[in-house]
Amino acid sequence: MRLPRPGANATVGGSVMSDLPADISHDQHAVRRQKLAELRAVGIDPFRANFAPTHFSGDAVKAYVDGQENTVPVAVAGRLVVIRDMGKSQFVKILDQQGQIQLYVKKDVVGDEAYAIFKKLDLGDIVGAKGTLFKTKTGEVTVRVDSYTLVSKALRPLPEKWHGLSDPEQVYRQRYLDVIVNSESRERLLLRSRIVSQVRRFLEDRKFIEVETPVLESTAGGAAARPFVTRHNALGVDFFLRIATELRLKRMLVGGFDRVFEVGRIFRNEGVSRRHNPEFTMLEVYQAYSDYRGMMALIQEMLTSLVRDVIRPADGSLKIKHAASGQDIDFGGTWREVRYKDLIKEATGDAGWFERPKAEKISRAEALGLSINPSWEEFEITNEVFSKKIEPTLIQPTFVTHLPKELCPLAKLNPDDPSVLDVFELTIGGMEVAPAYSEQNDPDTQREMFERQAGEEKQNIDQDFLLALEHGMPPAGGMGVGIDRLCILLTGAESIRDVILFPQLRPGAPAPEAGKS
RNA sequence: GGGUCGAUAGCUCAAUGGUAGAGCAGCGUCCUUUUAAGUCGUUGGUUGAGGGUUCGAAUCCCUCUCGACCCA
Repeated sequence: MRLPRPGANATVGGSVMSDLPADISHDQHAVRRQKLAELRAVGIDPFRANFAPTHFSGDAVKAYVDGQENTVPVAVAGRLVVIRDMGKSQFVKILDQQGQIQLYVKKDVVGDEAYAIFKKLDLGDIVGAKGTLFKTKTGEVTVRVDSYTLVSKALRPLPEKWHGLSDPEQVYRQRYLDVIVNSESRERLLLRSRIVSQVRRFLEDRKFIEVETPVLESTAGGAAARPFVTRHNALGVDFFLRIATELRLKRMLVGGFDRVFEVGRIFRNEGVSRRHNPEFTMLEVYQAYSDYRGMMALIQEMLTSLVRDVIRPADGSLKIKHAASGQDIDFGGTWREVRYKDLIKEATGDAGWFERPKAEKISRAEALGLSINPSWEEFEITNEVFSKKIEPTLIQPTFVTHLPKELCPLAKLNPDDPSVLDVFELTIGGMEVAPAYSEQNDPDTQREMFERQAGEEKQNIDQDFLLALEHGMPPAGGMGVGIDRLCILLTGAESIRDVILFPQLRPGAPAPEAGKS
């Protein structure tokens, strides 16, 4: 600790800091403000102090050399999360980006004054320590502290050390506390960063180029979803927040960016649930001169690499525990490929399903326990069967192919059976993880599809996209991967909120005013 | 939007109509290799907000806020 020079206003020996007034001893915020004032009174400003760590905690532990006690110097910094005070020495633990490391602070090493101030530090304070590595008698690599610096004072107490923070509302609103005290949350959210990083590396290794396209769009296309609307004041127009990146990325295929991808935030003005957040992250990938079969190989390789290199199952397999079903999801081997129609026939037990009139489809769907809106089109009734009765049962990685043409207006029709599409929908763990298409690049067919979908609302058609297609888009495979859902799957999370740092919540009660208790 | 459940000390939780408690944290002691450290003592509450019933409400009723789960 940077002690004041001799002659400054520090008390020498004994208690450097005065005892606290008894009447505030119950109020941890007030106590900490009092301590801050007393630190400043002896010439220490913990918000100005600087400290340069040489190691993160994990790297410091690795730097320990067996048998070399107190010879390897390190400087580490982090938040105090454990304090074990033994009178004239203390074991404490600090938390940084890599985790925790133990520090051993002895009075006769750091000196009486510095030790007296150290004893006044609180859980939650951020400290830097310089010292050397040793192993305790229980075998824990620990920093024997020669000197320390209070880097930042924490004026609020941490949640309870053993149970952590469990109030879900506080976990989401004050995620910074959750990741300090709940190591599972920390690990899960760090894993998400590694997953995204590996996705980028995987694609870049295959010569894909990452691009950034607009969030503000005058036409919200590329998917069927209700958009958020916002206002641009200077231009005097409304914009939509994008609901997909598809149409922008395909323009770049026209422009000769043959392999492009975007990891983009998508906004859909719809409900919030365990599987839905109004803003979420989607990877979209487009590869010229490929098709949906090419995308199949790409996604299988990508997910396999994520399991193998990021998740790294302990037994060396490519299996991940699926929290909801208790099954192991096996990413190894050949993935199942099955036609949409065959799944429908199987689930309904009706080989003639697709030939039946609408009324019979409705009654048979209702017999399966589904509630059907009579105004739905037949393909919508069928798809309700798929999403409610089939999708949740597809736990192992499954490519569902040959979807009905009504389901995606941006895909190519199957040349042998134009009632279905050259697409797949990859389903894992009962969730749709990645749809992929042979992309429609015929501008006239695309226009027809758009017009049929738009109905009366022709103004919603992205005419500029159609113009781009008329300039010629190479045949291409494309796919979208819901990154949040992928993270749910790979990290064994129960809710999308567990893999999003700050999930959307209603505005809550205002936080206590700074300085107030 | 509907249904169910929940909100009590900084945190994790008790208390089912009759004096709001515990553990951790805090505060004050003891302890120079601890591992949820141990030890002795101790402070701390507008029971989410508002209204009602009652001699008496954390507890029962109503409204609201926020959240979780399920459904749409």
